[in-house]
This record gives sequence, C-alpha cells and structure tokens, in this order.
Amino acid sequence: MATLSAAQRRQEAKREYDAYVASCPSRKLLDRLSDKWVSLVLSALADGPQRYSDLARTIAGVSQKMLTQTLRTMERDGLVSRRVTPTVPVRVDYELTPLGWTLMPLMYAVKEWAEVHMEEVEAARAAYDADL
Amino acid sequence: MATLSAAQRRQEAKREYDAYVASCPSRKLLDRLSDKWVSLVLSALADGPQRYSDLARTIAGVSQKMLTQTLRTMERDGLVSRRVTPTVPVRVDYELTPLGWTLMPLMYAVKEWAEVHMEEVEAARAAYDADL
DNA sequence: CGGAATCCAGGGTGATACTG
DNA sequence: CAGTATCACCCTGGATTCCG
Repeated sequence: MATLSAAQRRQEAKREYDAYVASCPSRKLLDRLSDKWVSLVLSALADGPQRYSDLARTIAGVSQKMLTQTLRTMERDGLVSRRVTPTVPVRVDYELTPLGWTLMPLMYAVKEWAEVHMEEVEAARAAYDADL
Repeated sequence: MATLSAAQRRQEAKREYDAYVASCPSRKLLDRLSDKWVSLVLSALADGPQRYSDLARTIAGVSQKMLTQTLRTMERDGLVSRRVTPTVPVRVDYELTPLGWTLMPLMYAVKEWAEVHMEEVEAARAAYDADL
C-alpha cells in the first residue's frame, strides 16, 4: 500500500498475528467481526448505552435469537458490557466497553460508506449486468 | 417504469439510505461487505494489482470457489477490476477500482484492529469464561 | 422485558473433478 | 492458470414456545 512506509511494512511483518493465515486467532476474530449484525450493533451503541428493546428497534429485521447471540459473543469478546437492573420487569442495558469504543469508529465508517456509496455501487451493477 | 408513489419520490429526491432499515439497499450492501473474504481481498489488493493465484496464496484457506465468487461480486459492485491477458496459460490480474480504493482503508483498518487487539479479546474471553 | 431452548428448512461453503 | 460444475453437508438463522 502506498500509504505505508517501508518501516511500517517491516513492523507489520514482525507482528505476531496475521489475519491472512487461516489458523491465526486474529483471522477467526476478523471472521467474527465480519458478521452483518456486529457492525450494526456497534454503530447503534455509538449513541451511548441502550436497552435490549431499543437495539431491537433500531436494527430493523434482527431476530431475538440473532440479537441475543450477537450481544453474547460481543460481550464475551469484551466489546460490549451488559448491565442488568433487577426491576420488574427486568431492564437490561448494553454499552460499549473501552475496547469496543476503539473498534466502533471503524465499523461505523464502513456502515457510512455503504450508505454514501450506494448509488455508485448500483450504477456499477447496472453497467456490469448490461455487458452480459 | 411504473409511477412512483409520493413516498418513493421523496426518497428518490433525498437519496436517503439508512443501513438500519432491513429493506434499504445500503443494508444489503453492508451485509455483502460483512463477508469474511471481502475484507481480506480488499486488504490484499492494497499492495497493488495481483494475480488470481497470488490472491489465493495470500489469503490462506480460501477455496477456489469462494475466491472466484467473492471477486465476481466485488467486480459487479465496482470494487475491483479484472484484466485478462490472453497468454497461454491465461493471466488474470485484479486491482482495486477508484471506488474500491475509497473502501479499502476502512476494511484494512478493521483487519489491523483484529490483529492488534487479539490479545485483549482473548483476555476478555478468558475472563468471561471464568465467570460461568 | 429479556431472554433460553427447541425444531427445522435453506443455502452458504468446501471438497472434488473437470475444462479452455 | 484460472476458472466452472456438481454434490453433499453443516450451520446459519427464523419461528415458535416457555421462563424468571
């Protein structure tokens, strides 16, 4: 990459984890981050702590199962924290951990990119399909 | 083309894409970008044009089918371009399009994040599992 | 309200074999 | 070398039901 200096490339080469290697834990982590719900949950929590039901409403179309499953995995990975308020009925809030906050901007940027460049992608698809 | 409803015309005029809405095209685009191979292909092409076999070697563990399928979709979406050199045997090079170059740094950052924060994630997992 | 558990259909995925 | 084709399987992910 042109934006990387030779020194940076050397440093990268020495890095312990390499996502290009299938057996590397970071590759599996990248696979997990490449879950379609993770980016949406992270982006949704950018506004601050939110209740389970708030997340379900913001992220339209997510099933209870997938939302819960995604939040559990993200909690286990240290990206979000779960706070239970033992009222009746129960209230559960999720918020980003410090680690989660370091990842959120990156995923948010991808989500933004998808929204901003949607037209160009659709134009490219139309052009591609026309050449068949 | 069929007559657009008032709501459709408003959306058309404002070009508002919201990835939180399940039916929004940008959501489907985000789902596609959330493919585990897309981020690796984009990152691999950050070094410049590469041959099919180079990509297959760099991205360890990808099957021919998935690599080809991923490249086809990315080509259709205008993220990569495909150049065939009709030698014998055939040589095929892939490179990022200008549109692909705008997305690459974002996905590359996510891949980097996974490598850099791997240890913290593993520590979080260990802590989570210990509390069961 | 915020889950857990179960069932189950569908398709995404990989292995394999073949081709220009 | 760079695919295409076929098949079988697993696992995702939705629907439903029940619980604290």
